[in-house]
Amino acid sequence: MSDERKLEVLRAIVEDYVATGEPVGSKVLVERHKLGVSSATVRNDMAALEDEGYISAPHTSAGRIPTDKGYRLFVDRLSQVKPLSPPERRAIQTFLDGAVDLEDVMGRTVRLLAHVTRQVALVQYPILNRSSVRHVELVPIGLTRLLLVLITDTGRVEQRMIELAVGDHEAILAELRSRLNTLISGKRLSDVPSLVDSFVDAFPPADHGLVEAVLATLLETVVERPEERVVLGGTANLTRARDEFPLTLQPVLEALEEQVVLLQLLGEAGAPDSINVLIGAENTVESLAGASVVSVGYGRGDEAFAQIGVLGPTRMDYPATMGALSAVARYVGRALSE
Amino acid sequence: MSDERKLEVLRAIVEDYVATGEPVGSKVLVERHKLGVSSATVRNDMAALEDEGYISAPHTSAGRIPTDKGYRLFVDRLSQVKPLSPPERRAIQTFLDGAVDLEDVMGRTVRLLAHVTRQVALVQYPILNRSSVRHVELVPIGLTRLLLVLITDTGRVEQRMIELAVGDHEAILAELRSRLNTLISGKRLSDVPSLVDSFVDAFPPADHGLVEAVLATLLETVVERPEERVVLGGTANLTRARDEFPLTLQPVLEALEEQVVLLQLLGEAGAPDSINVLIGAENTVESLAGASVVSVGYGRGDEAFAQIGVLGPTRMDYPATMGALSAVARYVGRALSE
DNA sequence: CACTGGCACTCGGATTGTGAGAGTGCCAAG
DNA sequence: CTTGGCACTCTCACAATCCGAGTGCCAGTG
Repeated sequence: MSDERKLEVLRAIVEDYVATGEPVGSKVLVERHKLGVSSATVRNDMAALEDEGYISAPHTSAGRIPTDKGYRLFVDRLSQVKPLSPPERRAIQTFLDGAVDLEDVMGRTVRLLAHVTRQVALVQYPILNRSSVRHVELVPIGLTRLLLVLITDTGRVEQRMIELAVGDHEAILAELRSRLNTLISGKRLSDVPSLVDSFVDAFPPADHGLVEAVLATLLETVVERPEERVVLGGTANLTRARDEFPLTLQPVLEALEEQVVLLQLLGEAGAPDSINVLIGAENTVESLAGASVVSVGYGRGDEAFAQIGVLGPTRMDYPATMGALSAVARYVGRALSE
Repeated sequence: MSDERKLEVLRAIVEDYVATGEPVGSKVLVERHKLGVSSATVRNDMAALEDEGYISAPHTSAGRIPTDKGYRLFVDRLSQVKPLSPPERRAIQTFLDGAVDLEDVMGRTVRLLAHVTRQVALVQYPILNRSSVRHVELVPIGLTRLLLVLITDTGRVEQRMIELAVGDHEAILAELRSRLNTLISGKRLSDVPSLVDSFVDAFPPADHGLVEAVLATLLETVVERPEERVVLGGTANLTRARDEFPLTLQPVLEALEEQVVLLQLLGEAGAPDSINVLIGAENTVESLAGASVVSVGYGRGDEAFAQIGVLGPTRMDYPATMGALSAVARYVGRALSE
């Protein structure tokens, strides 16, 4: 029995099953795909594929459906990313070009992704400690508080309130602001900790308290408790696939409300354009064992800002999803690189 | 036939139906509530209530369920808000006290609300033009751009990018920043337009371009295109009530992804503590005709910052929801008033 | 040796029929 | 006005049945 044909059969099964949602049997298989052999032959191949764990039958007299392992093989070796059509690309382009600030870009991206992939879209804000400082601002709020505003080159604006001991800090503030900016603006946030190492020494001892409070908050913002955000959209698309998530829509929705889970699903940001696929139980969130996640990094050049991704039923059109996702990622990266 | 007893019957029906989810018949009604009359009598009352449109029967041999009109009467005249227990209040208190900034307060509130009411929670950020200016900051970004950062007394931080003609604006910037703050800080945002009316005259003509660009963006931020945000959470709670939204979960989820719809649902912010209830088709979003929205304002004193609310099936425990909602609103208002 | 046609077998899903139970409306009597 | 009684209706649950899709296996063929 030819191994090559067996793979061809697997591909056909995946494609048919994804398209129709019905378990696919040997007969329709030879009808719809020109395999050049009879259904009995295909049956033998299918039996072999089942033994090897690539497909399984829901019950005796139904067709076969791919297993997670089957999808994995399909994604890795049997499919190629399906690029978007030029009109689709243009639509994405113009839609993203209309954005006015980072929040707008992220919001538009999530809606866009949900729309073109018809799945749940996940969009992560540019990761803080991969960005560079564009500016740090210190705004006095009343007498005892200071608002630290940090602006990054990717357009993120982070704020933290700093509580101070009473006292008139106006005088030193301008100095502090200017020195701090000279020191760290243009630098990567991940380098900030070492840069500010002996920063406090440049100030008279009387001001050390203030300076240290500011530095502490700054470091907390960028290093200790960097706030990574993921926005999601298109949850309504989950209902379309209610057969896939039998009665388990609830846990899925619950899981998606946890930022931690979303970050976990998107995984570590890799290089832009390297697409990551987690199929079924491969993702580590157990209530999401019936779901697949496709993710990809976006950024400038080969430097990744963060990840965007899509979550859907295991039975998903992987080639199309991957194509759409990487196209969107490219445009988002571009939109943020100006 | 006593009108009073009829109302008592309606109340009993609403309470039973909300508790069990099953249409309620005359027999269980007299068993579970001590109405002091026989089931036949209740049947007569029920027939009358049905004629008047307060209840209806899904089919001949089932019990009755309240109509929208029935719930309306129940909410208006037959129920009283059920206050939370002291331990619940304490839990809310301490949970909200842990918040560090506005975003955190909003995020915590939405999770809290979703949790205590077991419904979908809606939380609106403090409305911009009801807040006052705490500080305006102008941050130069490169040579041709300026970031306008507006901080309000409710903790909102809005940013807008301003594109400038080339030129060195450093000199005038400090002056502009200081004058602008003197002029508008502490003032209500809604008063800003009239305040800045002749502001530009104080500057030499050479700088009018810059000043006017800044003012234009400021006005756009506060007046023309104020960005009102609503966050929502607890959508997983919708699945619990899948009988209520028969197959219509999809349109509900879709509607909830539209900011405009959310704002519409919450309605105009009224005085804090005046609870608003929209039952079934009373809300103007047609795909949400099977849902009820309970909302209430939060704020400081009798000044409302914005609304928070809850969306759930028409068959909802209104007294409990209203109690929880107004308690949360009180604590949120307090948390933001410091 | 790989492929094919044929055939018996299995099993799930749809359909239909039946009965039980719940609830009603109405009526006549208290 | 209230009540007990009764006939009626309708849904739901369950069982029995049937149909068809799909399989596995086997013997035959190039």
